[in-house]
Amino acid sequence: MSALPRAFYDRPVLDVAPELLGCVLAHGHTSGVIVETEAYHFTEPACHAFVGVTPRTAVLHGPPGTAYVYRSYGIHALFNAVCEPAGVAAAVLIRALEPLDGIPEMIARRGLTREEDLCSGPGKLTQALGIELHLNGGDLRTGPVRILAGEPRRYVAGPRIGITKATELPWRFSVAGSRFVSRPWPRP
DNA sequence: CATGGGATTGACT
DNA sequence: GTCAATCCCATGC
Repeated sequence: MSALPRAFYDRPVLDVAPELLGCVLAHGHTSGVIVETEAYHFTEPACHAFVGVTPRTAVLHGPPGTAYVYRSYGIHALFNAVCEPAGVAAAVLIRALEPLDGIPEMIARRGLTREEDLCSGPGKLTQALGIELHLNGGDLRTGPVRILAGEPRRYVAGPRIGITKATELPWRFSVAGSRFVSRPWPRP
């Protein structure tokens, strides 16, 4: 499997977010298939880059295909892939994985054994893969954290989770029928 | 320099 | 269903 090229990320974030479903996020000996994503764009207030360029959002304004990792609620590291050309701040939050490689290592880090619970949330998957803040800004093709090409998946879209602003935008995407998503979808 | 608010999770009523 | 944990950083004085 090969790493996604920079050009994959150098596009509108609403195109990239659903196409990341089915691709593989890898760190060290652990990896998983991406089954849930959310898009964020500087033009809407839920995006950290809405406030402009600050030390925190510098990576978001940088070149596409890099990792944006930040601490949430003082406890969890959340992982994003930076998209769109440098100067256009946007990112895809990876919200859930289907565990692939290194499952015993994930179980040890998480202290749980059910595969559905290892990576079914943005804070859970970073813990399972050992992704921490120092990986912020890394190149997703050549760095310690990589995203590898995969097969396109059928998906569903809906509102983003856990935010208080711009909640009306249907910018959450997940693989149709996956049991590894962070939150279930309402009945069709 | 002090303050306040989270792109969450897990434990508990 | 409710709620605390915990820390980076944006904002305002």
